[in-house]
Amino acid sequence: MSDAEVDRLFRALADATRRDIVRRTLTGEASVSALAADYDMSFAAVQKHVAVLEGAGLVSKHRRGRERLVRGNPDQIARARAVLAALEELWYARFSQLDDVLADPSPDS
Amino acid sequence: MSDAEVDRLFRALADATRRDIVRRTLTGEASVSALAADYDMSFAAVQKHVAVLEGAGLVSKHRRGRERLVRGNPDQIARARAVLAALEELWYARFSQLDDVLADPSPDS
DNA sequence: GTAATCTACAACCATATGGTTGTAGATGTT
DNA sequence: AACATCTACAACCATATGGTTGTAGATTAC
Repeated sequence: MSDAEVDRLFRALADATRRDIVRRTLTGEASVSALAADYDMSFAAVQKHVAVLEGAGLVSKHRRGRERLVRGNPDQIARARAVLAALEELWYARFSQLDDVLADPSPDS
Repeated sequence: MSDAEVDRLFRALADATRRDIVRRTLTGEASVSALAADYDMSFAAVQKHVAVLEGAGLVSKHRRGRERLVRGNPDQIARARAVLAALEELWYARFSQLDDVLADPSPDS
C-alpha cells in the first residue's frame, strides 16, 4: 500500500459517523438512504461519507434496482490493522537489538 | 475511549510524516530538532506534527536539558488496533447470527 | 557575559474537509 | 403517463489542516 492509500484509509476511519457506517454495513448491507435515516445530517452528507469510505476501500457499493447497497469490506480493515501491527513490531525489535548487544560483548568499536 | 479520542488517534495516523515519526521514536527517543532534520519541511511544521501525535497519545515528550525527547507509545497503537479488531469481530458475528438461524428453525415470527 | 542551539508559539496563507441546499437522472409504483 | 423514491453531483460556506515566517524564552557552550 502506498503512503497515500494508507493516508486515505486512516483518514476515513477518523470520523465517528464513518466508523458507524462501517459497523452497520459489516453485519449487513444497507442502502444509502437507509443509512442516512440513522444520522442527524442530510442525505448528501451521508452520501459523501460513503464516498470517502469507498475511496478508502472500506466499503463497496452495488446496485439493486434504484438503490445502491453499501457493504463493509473486512479485508481493508485487516490491512489497517496490519499497518499498526508493523509499527508495534518495531517496538519489540528494540528489545531484540538489546539482546544482540547483550549476546555480543562488542569486540570492536 | 470516546469518539473524539478515536477520531484524534486515527487522524494522527493519517499522515505519512507522522507515521514515520512514530516509527522513528518507537525504536529510540529523538529530539524534535533531530526529527526535523529528517524531513523536507520547517522545524515548526515538524513541531506541529509532534504536537498532533502527542494530542493523540501516540508519543510523549520529556526534557533533557534544552532538548525535548520524543518517545513513541506502543500502548496507544495497540488501542487503535483494538478498535479495528472490534470492527472485524462484527463481521465474524454475522456468521454466528447465521449459525443461530440454522440452529433454530424460527419457531415463531 | 555573549553567542549558539533548541524549543515554543503566534500570525498568516492555501487548500482540504464536513456540512448545507438545489437540481437532475434513473428506477419503481400506481 | 404521472408520480414518488433513490441517487448523483454541483455550488456554496465555515472551519480545520498543513505549511510558512518571525519572534521570544531556556539552556548549553565558549
